[in-house]
Amino acid sequence: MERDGRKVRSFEVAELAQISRSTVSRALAGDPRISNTTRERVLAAAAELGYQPNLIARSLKNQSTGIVGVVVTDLNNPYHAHALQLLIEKMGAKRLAPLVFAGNTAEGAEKAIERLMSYQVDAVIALAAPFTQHIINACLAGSKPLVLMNRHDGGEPVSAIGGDSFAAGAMVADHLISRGGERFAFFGGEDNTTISREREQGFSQRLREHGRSVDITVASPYAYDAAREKAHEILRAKPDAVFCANDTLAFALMDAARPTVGMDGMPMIVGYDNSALASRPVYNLTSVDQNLEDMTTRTVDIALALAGDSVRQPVRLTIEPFLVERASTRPRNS
Amino acid sequence: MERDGRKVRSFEVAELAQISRSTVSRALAGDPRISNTTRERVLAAAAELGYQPNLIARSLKNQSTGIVGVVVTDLNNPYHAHALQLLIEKMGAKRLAPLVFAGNTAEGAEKAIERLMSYQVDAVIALAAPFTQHIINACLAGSKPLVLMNRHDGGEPVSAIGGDSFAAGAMVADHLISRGGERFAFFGGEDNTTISREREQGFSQRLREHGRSVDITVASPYAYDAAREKAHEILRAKPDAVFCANDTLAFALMDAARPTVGMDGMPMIVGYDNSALASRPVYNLTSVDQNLEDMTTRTVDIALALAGDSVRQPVRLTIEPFLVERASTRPRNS
DNA sequence: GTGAAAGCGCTAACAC
DNA sequence: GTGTTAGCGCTTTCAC
Repeated sequence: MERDGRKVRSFEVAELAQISRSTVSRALAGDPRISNTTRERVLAAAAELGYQPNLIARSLKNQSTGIVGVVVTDLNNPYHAHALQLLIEKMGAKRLAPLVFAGNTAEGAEKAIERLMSYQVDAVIALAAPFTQHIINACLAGSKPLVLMNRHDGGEPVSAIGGDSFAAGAMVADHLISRGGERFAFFGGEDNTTISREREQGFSQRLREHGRSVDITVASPYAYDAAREKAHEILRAKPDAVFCANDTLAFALMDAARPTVGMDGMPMIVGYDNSALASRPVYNLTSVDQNLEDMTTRTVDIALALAGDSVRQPVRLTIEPFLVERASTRPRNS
Repeated sequence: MERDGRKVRSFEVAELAQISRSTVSRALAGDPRISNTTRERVLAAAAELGYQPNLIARSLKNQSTGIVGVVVTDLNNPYHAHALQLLIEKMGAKRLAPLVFAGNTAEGAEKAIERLMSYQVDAVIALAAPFTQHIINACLAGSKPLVLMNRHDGGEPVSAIGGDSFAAGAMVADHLISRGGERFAFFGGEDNTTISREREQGFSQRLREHGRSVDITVASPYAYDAAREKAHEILRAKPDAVFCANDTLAFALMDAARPTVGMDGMPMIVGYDNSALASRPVYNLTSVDQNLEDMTTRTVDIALALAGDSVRQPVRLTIEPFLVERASTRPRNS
């Protein structure tokens, strides 16, 4: 609201309530020393004028903005988009404001993180960014709390929350074995990102425990089109059970397989992320669900705790994933 | 960067450069009155200390934050996610910081817009939000520039930029007629959102000009699952050419059609948004491309102009969409 | 229980 | 060309 084309200031509320600015501030902050009668008066005056405190000014005084920087790679990946959506929702509930940067160039990220720092964000949440190291360095240098979501680091003292990729890999191995898989493949991310590698390790280790092994491993970029090309390398080896490091890879594989091997020659396929597309009838993909709902809630909680002084030490937390079974791993002849 | 666990202030740069704080400020801002020698000294000192101006303090003084509020409905819709990604990129290039709210409840939006105001955003960009009216009222009340992207309003004095839905509808009609369509359907959005209605009007009007008409019209929620249910109403009427108000509706229709009418009985289908999924082989959907690249660039430009004082009047702009033809409208018997 | 005054870090009008 | 000073809107000690 405003008054004469200008925002209402606490001063005006004070005038209307016949009281000083300090009292207005205290009354609105719920200071217990303020008498009930004056508090009522202040509240009434504030409501009448439509007063909303200027958070920028408050931030300057308080040395705390309530703004949290969120760095995300690629919103065209539905999984990231969904994660961001949840993060934003959870932050809103905690009265935090998300200043977001989305991009996939290192220079862009560097500029962005610098900007975040200039805006005095209370914390930074980085969501699976490929330039994690830049972010870590910047936050360490500015001594801003950083929470890495689903991203591993090189052991720096920053908070990290993520899914148990290793356990998930094992879970997938069990599932595929139980469904009669015999010739196993892993379709992973390029550059052997830590996360992709852990998923593979959990998978192959559990297979070995059962006397099986990963017969084919192919690494691919995470982009759909490139992945569809790479998928043919998998198909040529004719596996009957494929674990893909994420859903996009799985979709690319299915799309590549349909015209070449047909639905009957289609191997069992498991994805990762349980993205919205996985449940559509065209794919019906069995997929690992990382429990983003829980993960984002915890991430925001940790960021908030770190931003306040309640926690000083980095926090590490692992969320247990679960498997959502669909038709893509239904046993062949049944 | 910091010094003794505290952020470097302009004062410290001034000390190191043996100069006053104002000069530091001016040198860094590129004030032409500053001599080259002192400028060099200031720049060197700033670099040595890793000085980054505190944008919160600057904002308080300047009455301008460089923050733009972005309100978006649902990031799980890939089209919205993509639009947001582009907006964020364009904003970064203009040194604007996006404070984003994503949600689809009216209360959430109301709280969020209030928060945006408290943070003294320079402008607000609203992207196809269903609670547009709240946002319009809030921005008008706070006299913040508002840019509506792809969203029509009731004639309030706010800026709006959008695609020419009417022309797109006509374009689709031409295309379907040229491909031999004879029995036309429109699969639209629920509640007759303005945008959906315009698309339909352009479509039906052009059909009429050619002596045809829209034989079936079905309105559906935009959510995939609900749309797949609704799709059967369309299919029962056995159209041979369907124009869908967005890609999600089109995908739902195709998925509903595959098991029931099969690929041979599938009508020609046109979507709207040309989302990433449209080009996947499973869908291969002919779709209207709104030219988001252009649209987001212009949106940010307008927001920036409005945030400065260069433009005072609301701006209205229409972006021309174009049709991307794919297999979903390939003529039946050829 | 309430008011006066100082100060967060920055910029700009005003001096010289 | 550079320094001094005031002030953005808020919170919070310190005084009473």
